[in-house]
Amino acid sequence: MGSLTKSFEDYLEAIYLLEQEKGAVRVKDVAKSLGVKLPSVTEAVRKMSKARLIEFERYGLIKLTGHGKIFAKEVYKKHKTLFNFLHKILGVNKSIALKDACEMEHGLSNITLNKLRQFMNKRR
Amino acid sequence: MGSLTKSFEDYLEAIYLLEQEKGAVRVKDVAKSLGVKLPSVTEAVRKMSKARLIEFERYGLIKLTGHGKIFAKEVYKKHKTLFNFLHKILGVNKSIALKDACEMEHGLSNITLNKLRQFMNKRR
DNA sequence: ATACAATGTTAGGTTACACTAACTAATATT
DNA sequence: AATATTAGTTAGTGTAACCTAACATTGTAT
Repeated sequence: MGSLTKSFEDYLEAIYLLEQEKGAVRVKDVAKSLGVKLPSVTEAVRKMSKARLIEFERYGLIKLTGHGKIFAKEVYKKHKTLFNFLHKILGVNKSIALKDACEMEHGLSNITLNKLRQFMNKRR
Repeated sequence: MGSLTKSFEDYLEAIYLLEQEKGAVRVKDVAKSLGVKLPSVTEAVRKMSKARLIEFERYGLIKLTGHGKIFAKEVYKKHKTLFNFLHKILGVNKSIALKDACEMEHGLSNITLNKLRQFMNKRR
């Protein structure tokens, strides 16, 4: 299983968060959340559906599969951990910490992630 | 000034390090260092030359311009700082720290970089 | 029930970046 | 000097993302 592209990771994370917030997720919501146009989402969603990361049918709602949710949570965990580190420990302001975390989360391995979590736990 | 693509950042960093190591840099060296094929380097190098980041002529040597060197150093600084943090502070092993740093360096803003440096200075 | 607004899709185009295969130039060996 | 090896280039492909413009569907309001 080749790992996910950055773009798929972003889509998964966005869908995951939208599911939490509002239950039902539409193409439009994802587009807004990621700052891309509708056709980009349509295409991504078709591919992710083929990859069994989400369930989706034309004009319908978007739902993570069990599989997809696992990945989404992983990505989000990386995001949260990085954000907290940047913001709460380094003191980087929220919006920059958010942006940097988004960019950096993709490269963060699970090994490093865990070390970072341990490190942060020790400090409080 | 749109900022550099990740790919350009990688090329700059590689060329910078190769210049240090061996003085003269060739297409082949860059290819080996980045793990890409020669034609990819030829193309990248042509574009970077057009963008005044390097000096290059067909079949010749590759040299960073003053401009290019500034960028290269910046990228490398991010890399080094991240690597040191991951390896020396978090205790991530070298090869993983190296790989993660490579991936994450691109997303690291200067603001966050500086906070990270301050943080690391305080700790010793 | 029709018609409109909002949402979604399709088709086709663009850019970035890598690749292979085939060719050319430069360098080294005999 | 002739040829073989190494290095570099060119041309053509492929894939991942994105986009715009045009069309289709759905749901809502009159």
